[in-house]
Amino acid sequence: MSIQGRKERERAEREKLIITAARELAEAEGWEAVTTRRLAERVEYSQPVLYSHFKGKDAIMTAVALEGFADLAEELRAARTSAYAAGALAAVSAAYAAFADRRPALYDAMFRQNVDLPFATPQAPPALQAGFGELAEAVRPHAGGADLGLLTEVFWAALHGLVTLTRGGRLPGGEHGRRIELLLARFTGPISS
Amino acid sequence: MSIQGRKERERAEREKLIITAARELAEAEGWEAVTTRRLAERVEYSQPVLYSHFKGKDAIMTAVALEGFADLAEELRAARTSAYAAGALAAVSAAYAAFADRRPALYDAMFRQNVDLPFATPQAPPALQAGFGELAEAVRPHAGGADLGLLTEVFWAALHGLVTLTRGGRLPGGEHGRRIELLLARFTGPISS
DNA sequence: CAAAAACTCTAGCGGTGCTAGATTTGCATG
DNA sequence: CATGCAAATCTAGCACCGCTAGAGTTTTTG
Repeated sequence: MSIQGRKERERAEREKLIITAARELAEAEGWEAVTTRRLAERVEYSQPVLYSHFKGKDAIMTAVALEGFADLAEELRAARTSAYAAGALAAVSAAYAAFADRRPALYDAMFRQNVDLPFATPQAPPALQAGFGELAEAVRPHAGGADLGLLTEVFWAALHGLVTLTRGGRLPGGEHGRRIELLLARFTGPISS
Repeated sequence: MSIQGRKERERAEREKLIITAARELAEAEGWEAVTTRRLAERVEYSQPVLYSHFKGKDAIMTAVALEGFADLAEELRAARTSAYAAGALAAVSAAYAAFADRRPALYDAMFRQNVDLPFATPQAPPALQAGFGELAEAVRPHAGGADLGLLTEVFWAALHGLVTLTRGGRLPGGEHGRRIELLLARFTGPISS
């Protein structure tokens, strides 16, 4: 019965190949350049093969996004654990902004496109929960009496807003760092109410 | 020479018609349903007529977005002026969130799509500057010694992040109001640093 | 070694944004 | 009022998109 095992393994490898090719193509030329034809050519299979692995183009993007969540969680964790508790939020924020800046296409798949993943529920992918957890741990020292989960969501949303508006040309990029500092000051300062 | 004047007027009316039809179609069925064919059919002209008014579909979306900025600025102004100074930021925030919730397609054109407009410069459209100005006036009482423009940008980004993540399914919608309250608490509280 | 099952490909559907060139319309002139 | 011209508009089509039916090939099974 090892023959079936080999087939499954090869199939899994090919699926991984598709995901990687899609990510690389998106990171090189943006998601609008990732067409099923170009992707099929790149992995050296015909288009229908893609559809034997994924329901459609959106599902491929979702798979890429899932990889991204794992990467992001790892980088946030590294940033948080290499900083003292008081400075953890600054370190995590910087890591988050750097990730979005360094891998914009991946960030888009994760947070801008419609990927149809469960997010803020127990059914959310572990990597996603891990990333959120890192953020929450960095926020915790400044939460005061507030709901930690909710406050983390607010902080995350603020970071996300800064990142996306800056990259969309809505905010001038030069002051990006200063804006994050300003945000940090509001979250690390004394708690009102 | 009034004949040319009439032609220009008719042409301007038709352009307005196109913009309105695009907005209505987007608000009814989303931007992915706004194709040049459907839009042309709706205004009862052929496709190439659209291209005699706009460079392409993106330019049509930009025109729709411009209308949106005027609407948003007006609503923010109404919210701000109908509240006492201390409560202005809460009122403006609520108005902003309500606008995004009530007119999601319009909000997308303004802040999510690539519309190629000058944003944070003196060349930005007046309506855009007006909207930002409303936000800034509401932020001013809580700015302390910080750069008002920069702080307003941060607050705006936070609002934008909350709004987009919620609508994209990244944040559960039920707690939307509580998140905005939490954000407000961080911006209206005592100033650190 | 043949039948069956699994797999992959070619070819095509209906759609997209956009445009070249034919055609119609409406104005200025004789 | 007729006619020639210019401007406005339409028809038809290009190259591309996501996706899939059915033909063809390869591999496994009896």
